Amino acid sequence: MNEAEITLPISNKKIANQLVGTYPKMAVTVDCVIFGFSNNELKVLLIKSDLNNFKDKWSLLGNAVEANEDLDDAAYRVLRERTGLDDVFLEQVKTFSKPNRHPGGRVITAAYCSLINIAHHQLKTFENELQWHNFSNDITLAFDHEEIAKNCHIWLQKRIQEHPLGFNLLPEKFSLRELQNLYEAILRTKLDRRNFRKKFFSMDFLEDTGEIEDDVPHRPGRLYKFNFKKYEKDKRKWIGIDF
Amino acid sequence: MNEAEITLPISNKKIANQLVGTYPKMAVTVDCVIFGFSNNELKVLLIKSDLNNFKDKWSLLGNAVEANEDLDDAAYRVLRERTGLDDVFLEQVKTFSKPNRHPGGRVITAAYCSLINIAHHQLKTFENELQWHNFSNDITLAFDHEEIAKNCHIWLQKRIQEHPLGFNLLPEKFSLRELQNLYEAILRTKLDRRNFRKKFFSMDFLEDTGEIEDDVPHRPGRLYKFNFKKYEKDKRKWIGIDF
DNA sequence: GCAAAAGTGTTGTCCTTACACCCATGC
DNA sequence: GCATGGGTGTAAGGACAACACTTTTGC
Repeated sequence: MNEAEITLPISNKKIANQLVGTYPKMAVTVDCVIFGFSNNELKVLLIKSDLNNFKDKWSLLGNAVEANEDLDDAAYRVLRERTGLDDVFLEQVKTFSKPNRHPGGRVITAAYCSLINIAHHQLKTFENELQWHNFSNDITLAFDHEEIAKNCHIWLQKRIQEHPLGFNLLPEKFSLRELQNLYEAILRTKLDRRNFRKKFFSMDFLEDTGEIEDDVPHRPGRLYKFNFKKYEKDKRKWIGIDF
Repeated sequence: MNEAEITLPISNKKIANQLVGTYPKMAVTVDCVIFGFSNNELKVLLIKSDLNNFKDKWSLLGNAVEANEDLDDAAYRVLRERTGLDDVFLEQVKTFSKPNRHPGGRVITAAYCSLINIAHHQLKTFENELQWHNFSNDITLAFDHEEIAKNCHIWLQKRIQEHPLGFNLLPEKFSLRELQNLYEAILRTKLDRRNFRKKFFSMDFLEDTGEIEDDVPHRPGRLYKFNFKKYEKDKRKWIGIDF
């Protein structure tokens, strides 16, 4: 970066333009790892790859970033184009950049993670090109999308333990059993039912709706909803060095 | 690396190329937030901005990503070019992409965080263009580098509580007081000395060197070093939903 | 009445916190 | 001998883990 040599009596703007002009240019995309939850299984939304290279392989939902669009906007746009939603959770996870990760040339991609409620949001899945798939560790995807998906899953595991994101995956009203199933599916572990209930009740943001499940072949459970207002108070305190 | 590319019929390759050809191209850089620690203060390595727009402002160490280089490699290269080091800690934190964050045109940048030991690594700071600065919250930087630095600091705060990264900032042999000062500087808090010691001794990876400090105007403390082998055993267990 | 899951408490252990005094060294 | 920080222990409270029985509903 030898800008010192360019300190000429030209306008600053021009110098800056010249400098950036020397940088290699590349295509930039976003890829969304859209998680859902149904039938007690963690799902991910995939589309048939648009390249013959990867025919018969599924891929994440992605698209190019426009010239005047930041990455967040691009991710929201992709999500909106595919699902019709724009008020959902979305967060940047990591950028992937292996020089030949894309067969069509140099493309770097920012991975975004999104959590949506499958039941509440009817997608245009009738296109048959867009489908919910079980999220398993040995899923096979196009490009480097397996790596991306794996990163997002690990990110999600951490994240739902520090922040009540999981609620984005559930219907507005849910039973504690559903909530626990969700955690067990994401964390891939079994949790003690009583301790799980205690834990969530002690954090004061589950609100009893007074309703109960009505289509189960056993004693119905109470339905709760997430009270955002109550949640916005303690927020976490840090300090306690964990390792 | 990419066997798919090799085995593809030409036509597919062409289609892929055409597709990527329609994507807007942009410059991509990496910016390194390089933390150091000396005089009991958290430092960050900055360089005089290379653009007149930001004359008198300091900026992070960054550079363009080459056409055939991935982001990690670019970050290591920047670090090596500036500090001569290539075996240091380095991790991608987040990618920043506001369309007009750079006055010279569309440039997106991947922020990397690095921790290096100031004392052990003599930089070419005699250039006087490259200096260690105290890391404070009201630091003023060029471009959107304040935002980037702030993100990296928050990231670092979380990270040193989950992983013993802090040792990268300390000399090979250090006293517990130095270690505590480091944590206090990064977390911006005071910690109880006795509890801090207990905590770190109970995690079994501090190794007593048998040596003591020798230039302090008070009772010298023992010097320890970090035992990587011992550390690589428990690793953290997860599960315990925190919020 | 039986299958299936909901709902509920207690106890022991461990981790975290708060807190005060003596010790070793340099000057 | 005094100033400075090094070094240590304990007790209380809170969080977590383990664990079994009764209740309600559908069939």
